[in-house]
Amino acid sequence: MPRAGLDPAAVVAAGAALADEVGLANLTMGLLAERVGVRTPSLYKHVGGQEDLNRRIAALALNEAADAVGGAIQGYAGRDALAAAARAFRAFVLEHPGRYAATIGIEPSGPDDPLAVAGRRLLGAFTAVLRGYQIAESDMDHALRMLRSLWHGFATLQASNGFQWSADIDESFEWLIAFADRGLRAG
Amino acid sequence: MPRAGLDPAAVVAAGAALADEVGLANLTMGLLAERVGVRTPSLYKHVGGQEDLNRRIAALALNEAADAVGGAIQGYAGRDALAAAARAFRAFVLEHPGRYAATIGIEPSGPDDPLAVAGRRLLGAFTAVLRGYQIAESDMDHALRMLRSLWHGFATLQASNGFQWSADIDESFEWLIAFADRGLRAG
DNA sequence: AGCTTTCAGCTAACAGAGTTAGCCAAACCT
DNA sequence: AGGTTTGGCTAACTCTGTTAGCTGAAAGCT
Repeated sequence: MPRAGLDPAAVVAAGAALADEVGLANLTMGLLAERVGVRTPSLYKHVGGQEDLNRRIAALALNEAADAVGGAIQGYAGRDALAAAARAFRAFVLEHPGRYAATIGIEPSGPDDPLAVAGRRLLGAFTAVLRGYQIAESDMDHALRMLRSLWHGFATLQASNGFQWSADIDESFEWLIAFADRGLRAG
Repeated sequence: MPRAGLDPAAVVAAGAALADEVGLANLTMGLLAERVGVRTPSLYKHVGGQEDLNRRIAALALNEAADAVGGAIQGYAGRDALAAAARAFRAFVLEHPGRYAATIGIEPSGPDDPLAVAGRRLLGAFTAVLRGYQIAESDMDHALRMLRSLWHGFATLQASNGFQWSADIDESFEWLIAFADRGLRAG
């Protein structure tokens, strides 16, 4: 039995990719094992179990999202940065719905949890966007939560087909960006 | 063996209550059976299975949310209606996190699916809020999606402890209401 | 009331996913 | 080469969901 040359990172990456393909709910240990060319119990040499796998996929997703958003806003400020960040975030969620779903409803165990660290990285990218607006220091946290709620809500609703009727979704999203920009400017 | 006097509605109601208590992820058929005083297989006389149960809980939650929001805005208009709707919605999600979670990531099978009907009822309540603002007909859908995204995002993030640091969450929520009000007014 | 029919709840049994235990051989390290 | 580590395997167990088939209590009919 030749070795497959796996390590935790490879298993998590494969799990994230598989979740994107089949949906997080259908990501099973057996399916993942088959994908990486190994029998199910062998996965336990690399991850602690299904819950651990989920948390690692979530941390990976948040880090990737932070990279995507952080990269997208380079060289932009104000409304351009806001639009770039929003589009990059939504694109990431739509391209990687499975791994992003892994981040929903999950709580970091403490401030040093890789999940919490990755979350702060993503938050940092949005904070950078807000620096381009004249926002009182006391309003920063509120504005940050507003942005998170707005983009997270939109992306998850769209990812689950929550918008039923037919008005163009891209158009709604651009409208949302304009709305947030106006609001942040008029604060 | 005396009969328990169950029917689908009773099972679904108990399932929703249990989901609120233990979390949707921990809602198991066995636990629900125990709660209603019956052996597990007996549940299948009332609901089709776990997925069917989930959908029914989701429909119940959406109807209840629609009632809560619709009731809260009675007699109010404009910003008062917006604030009342937002607070009622958030309160509902925080009081019933389990059943609300059942609505996430679920797709109605068609326009007559009770889930779709309930979803439209909730949407109708938010539409009523928007009537208090001067919004162009072409912007209505966008504004509606904005409100849904904002409240859904905020409520779900808070329900999963997604807001890590310490700024007061109620305060952020009131800030969000003011933000949305300004934005809708300046549209 | 008695008879019939229906059906809610039961036990038994199975399928599938997650997980643990324990073995063995491949890779690594002197 | 010898010894150690460790990744992969098989076997086996648990727990959850589900189906099949039985049975007696409730509801309806005459």
